[in-house]
Amino acid sequence: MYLNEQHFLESYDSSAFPKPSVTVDLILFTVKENTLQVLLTERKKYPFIGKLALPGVFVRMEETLDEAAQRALYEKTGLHDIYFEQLYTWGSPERDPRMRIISVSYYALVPDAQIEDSALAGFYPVEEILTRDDLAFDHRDMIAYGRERIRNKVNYTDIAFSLVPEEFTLPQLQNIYEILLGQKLYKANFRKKIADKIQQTEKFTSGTKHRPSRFYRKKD
Amino acid sequence: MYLNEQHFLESYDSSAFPKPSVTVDLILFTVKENTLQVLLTERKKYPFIGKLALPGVFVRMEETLDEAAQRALYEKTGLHDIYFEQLYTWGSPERDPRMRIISVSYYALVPDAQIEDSALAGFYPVEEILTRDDLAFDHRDMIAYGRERIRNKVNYTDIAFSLVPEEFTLPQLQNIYEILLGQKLYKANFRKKIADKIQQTEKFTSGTKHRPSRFYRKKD
DNA sequence: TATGCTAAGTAGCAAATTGATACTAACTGA
DNA sequence: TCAGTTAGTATCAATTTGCTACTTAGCATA
Repeated sequence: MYLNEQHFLESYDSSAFPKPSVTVDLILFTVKENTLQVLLTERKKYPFIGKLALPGVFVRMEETLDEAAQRALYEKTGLHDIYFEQLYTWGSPERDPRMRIISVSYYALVPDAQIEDSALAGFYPVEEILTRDDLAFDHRDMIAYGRERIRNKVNYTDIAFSLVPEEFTLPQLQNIYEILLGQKLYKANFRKKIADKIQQTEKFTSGTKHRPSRFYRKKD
Repeated sequence: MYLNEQHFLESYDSSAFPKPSVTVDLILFTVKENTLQVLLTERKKYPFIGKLALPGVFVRMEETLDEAAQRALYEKTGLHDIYFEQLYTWGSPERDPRMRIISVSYYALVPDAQIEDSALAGFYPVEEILTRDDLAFDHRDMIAYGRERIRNKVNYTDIAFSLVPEEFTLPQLQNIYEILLGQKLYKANFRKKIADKIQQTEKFTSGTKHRPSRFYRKKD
């Protein structure tokens, strides 16, 4: 049939079958005003014109999926070098009315301070967004699944540190854990548990009308 | 630009950009002969002819990704109704020498008893496979990542039960946990931990030359 | 029938972790 | 100096884990 691999590759017809399009959608989370929030943009084009949607890009033929995710992040927020990770791939044939589009979702985490709302996009509380059913595509499901993944990973990884600045106080960090987990934690126990992951600095908060809080950094 | 959504959809040119192909690859794990094993087939076609590869299928335009995964499972093994779950999506532009192919990997778990090697495919010990570097495509990475996912999930889900028949003994179940985790467990502790997940039957093993072992089922 | 071999299954305790509460410390402002 | 507020520590009970040693039930052999 084929003489060898070279011959095979040269005669391969890559357009024999219809193909789906592939996009990457980005779920950028932050903690703001004591709630978990997610970055959304208002769609300017059909379909779902006027609805809120996650930022996304079509995957280019020469870039990896991670690269596409970083590109989406940079184009919409100007950020790079923040924690991000592939979440799940969504492939229902009806998820886009235009055509078959398979979307690889990524989630990313950024400390509140590092980002401001732009004209292009803004942060919305996840809790509130999940009660609505007017988001574009299946983006509501993506956000719900992303939050679930984070909630799990908080327990056996250090992702919570990605939502806090380089230098942070323990009450601040504990607050992040509580918001991600959706429950209060005991101060003393919390501190025992993260004790080996942090190193103290000699800086303290100031200007509060109560005892100042020490700043820490992540160890390693 | 467009009068309305209807107009937009009718005039949409879905072939404006080049598109990647999308496949689903299936990592079917079982525990056999006290090792974790994975189903592989020998490739009959270029590229990687003669090499071992995971079973996979091209995603059809009208099926979901889960459906494609189930189809791959059924076509290669005749199985359905076993535990399976999406793992990760692999999208390096060079992962297939023919063309851009993005692969959504799934892993599935099946009890040893339910399956036999066929002419099409056979089980290979994961440990051994991971030392080799002659698998097709990036399938070695997929297997390694799948094993890692399982190793994590054993601790906070009940996936281990998917590798054991409906009725099982506790030494049998413990053995599955030990193989997935890669370490010995204490009998007494193991039993305390799973006590609320199982219900006993009145059946016992027989024909052993030592004390018989009681059969259990998963609760709920 | 008795003794030993083997793996199943149970009892029990020490060590470590978690859950929970109460305390002390440091700042502001009246 | 005292009240209000949040940071941070001490302490102890309850639970879970790590570990060892025991008892039980089958078979084989002597």
